[in-house]
Amino acid sequence: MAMQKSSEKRERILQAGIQTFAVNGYSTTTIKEVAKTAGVSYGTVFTYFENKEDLFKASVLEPLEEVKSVMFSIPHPSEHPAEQIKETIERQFRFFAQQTTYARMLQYVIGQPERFPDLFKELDQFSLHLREALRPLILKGQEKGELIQLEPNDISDSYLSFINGVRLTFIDSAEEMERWDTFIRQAYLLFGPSNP
Amino acid sequence: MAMQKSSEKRERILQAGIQTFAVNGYSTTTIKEVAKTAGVSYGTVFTYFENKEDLFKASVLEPLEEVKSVMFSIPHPSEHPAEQIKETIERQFRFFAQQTTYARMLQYVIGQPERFPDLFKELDQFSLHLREALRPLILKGQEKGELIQLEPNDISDSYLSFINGVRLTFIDSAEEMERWDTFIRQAYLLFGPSNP
Amino acid sequence: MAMQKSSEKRERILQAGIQTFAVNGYSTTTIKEVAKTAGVSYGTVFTYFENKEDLFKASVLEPLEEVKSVMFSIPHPSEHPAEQIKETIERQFRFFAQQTTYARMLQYVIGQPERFPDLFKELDQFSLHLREALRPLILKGQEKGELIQLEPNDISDSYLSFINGVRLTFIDSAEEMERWDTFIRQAYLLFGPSNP
Amino acid sequence: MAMQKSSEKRERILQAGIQTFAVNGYSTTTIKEVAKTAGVSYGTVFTYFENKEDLFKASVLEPLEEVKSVMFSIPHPSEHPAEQIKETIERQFRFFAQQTTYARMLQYVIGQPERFPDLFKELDQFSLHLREALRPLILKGQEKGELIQLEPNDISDSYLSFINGVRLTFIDSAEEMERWDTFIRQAYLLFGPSNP
DNA sequence: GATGAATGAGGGTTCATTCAT
DNA sequence: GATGAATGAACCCTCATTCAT
Repeated sequence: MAMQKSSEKRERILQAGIQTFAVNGYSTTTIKEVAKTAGVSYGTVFTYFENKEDLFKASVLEPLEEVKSVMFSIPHPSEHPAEQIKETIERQFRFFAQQTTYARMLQYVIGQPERFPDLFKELDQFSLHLREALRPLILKGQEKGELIQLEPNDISDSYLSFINGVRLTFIDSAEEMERWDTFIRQAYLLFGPSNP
Repeated sequence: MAMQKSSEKRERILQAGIQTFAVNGYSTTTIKEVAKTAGVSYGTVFTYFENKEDLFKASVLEPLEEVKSVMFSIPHPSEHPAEQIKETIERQFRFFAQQTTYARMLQYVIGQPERFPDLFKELDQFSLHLREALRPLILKGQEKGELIQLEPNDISDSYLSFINGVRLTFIDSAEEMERWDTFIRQAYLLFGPSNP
Repeated sequence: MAMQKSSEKRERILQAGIQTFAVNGYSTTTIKEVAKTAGVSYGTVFTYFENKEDLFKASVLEPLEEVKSVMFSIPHPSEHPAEQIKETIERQFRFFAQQTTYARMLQYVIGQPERFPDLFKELDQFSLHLREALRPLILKGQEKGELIQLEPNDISDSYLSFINGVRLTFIDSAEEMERWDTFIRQAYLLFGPSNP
Repeated sequence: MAMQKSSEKRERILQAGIQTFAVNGYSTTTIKEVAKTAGVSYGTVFTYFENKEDLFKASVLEPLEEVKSVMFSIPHPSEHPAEQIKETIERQFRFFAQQTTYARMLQYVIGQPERFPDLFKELDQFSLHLREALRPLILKGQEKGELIQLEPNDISDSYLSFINGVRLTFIDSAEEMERWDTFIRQAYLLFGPSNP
């Protein structure tokens, strides 16, 4: 009675779930609405997801893999680490610029840790992993004198906060790419570049 | 909107509302729970607030005035604008470090503009006002060569995003003041100081 | 804590009660509304009436005395009983034509005997008393050959039904006096006059 | 308005609604009670009717069709119109004698036009249709000299009022058929027969 | 006597979940 | 597997009644 991982219907329901949860939050979203958006019948939702919470968790966790792959695939330091950092920031911001809906889901969960403790824990790991992923590049940059001498973990945490904050505060700006260019430049500042 | 009764009971209910809405969100929060937290009976909540939504709006808007006063009271530029900026950042971050609960309410609303359109509009003004408030200081800093030459509006928006992002991403860190010191230093970087 | 029979305030509340109960029925009427209509404060209603039901009963019963006096004050038979009947009908219909609101209350109660058993019993007496009051006149009319030979009780009951029915069915016609003239003529037919 | 599901359950709920509304009125009737009477669970009522008001409207309007068919199916005038009228009266009164409950619903609505304006309008048409239906017969009767020369509309309205009034005033007499015979004879008088 | 805030029982309505078809 | 009717717990809200001021 659950978790048929592969199925075209399951996927449609999941996408409908992400869409609806992101816009309306958990409680306001009804199974009926999700079913309608997914183009399946009411009961079918329960064929693929045990219950509402299960669907919500899947809506949060399954797309997370892609986010992780974008955020954690950071190049090995070369001779121009500052340049690499700039490129990484660009790539990641451009990705987030497109993830309007899903990003909202993440923020919705992060903002309510008591309500979604399991999901929160999962997401809370994120900053730690990002620290690991970014550290070599930052250290190399500092070594080379291209970056200011600050604790790499702090820079990483600040950078993640900044991404979240931009996504939250200027949520509708999905289209205006110039704005994103601006934010990219500002994000770079957080790394304390000698040559901003 | 709401009855403008000043009453100790009304205040207790409002505080209970902020507390509960911030932790559980709108739908999950029950009037029963708010009443219990406030130490009043169920029906008394409706003596002071027309309905649940009214209480929610009040919970969002009424404390907003204090936030505004902290965020918009920015000193006139002196001969050391960079120093003034640093002090302003410190003051504002320290304020937000204490506003755990209420800050979450704000993020909750900002993250769901379709669901709370009126409140969202109100909050959306914030970034514009902050731009006005910060611009003179930034311009003076740039004039003096203490800050990098970037569009003041972009700096202001980035700074606001960063505050929100920190509050969202590292939500439980209310106590650890060292962390906040770190974030304050990072925030300063967003202004592109020559002397970071 | 109850039944101060005389008081100008009590009277105002009672009139407001009749008015509101008649238009909206029992449940929909709120004490708040009655108080407002009466121009007194909320709690004052309970100074003069023990509870809502008490006010309702008073609203039904107290004006009943006037109705009784109009309906039961029927002249002693003279030599022209048919003429007397006609005059009586006229007088009574003209009275009811004005009693829009109160008549509706009576019908409201009569129509729900299980819900208002005490009041219903009181009103149910009405037909019996009217029988007594009308009988001498009808008998005399039949004796004189002016009326058809039918059981006086049946005529009386039919007449009362007709009044009620007209008041119920053509409820808004309070003003159009011509309509009432028509109904008066028709009512007279129920007595089976030789000379209609 | 309502879902047009044909279903045995829907019918049971509707009958329970008519029954309960007729006895207790709108506000006093609870969905819980209706559900119990209908032998279904609470929530099932809302499967077939959107809300309480919807159920009430259906309870008033759906049985109305049968009433209409009885009240408006009046024979074409033959050579003995007075006889036809008498038969029509008999048929209609016998029908209403059985409709204890439903007739009370109609009176409940008619008596509160402000509260149920839509339903009231619908029912208010009734007298006009009855006028149309009765006129040919009455005119023929007057032509033949079998009936008194009175405006047919007035006779029709009086007749309808009388039915309503009898139903209202002597509401419990469903069984005693003799009483109804009496009222039938009296109703006939309203048509002003030469041969009563 | 007059007032209106405080109380909480009770009602309509929603909706996740179950399950017979 | 797919469907959607059936169920009832839980919520918001109303309002008669009480009672301190």
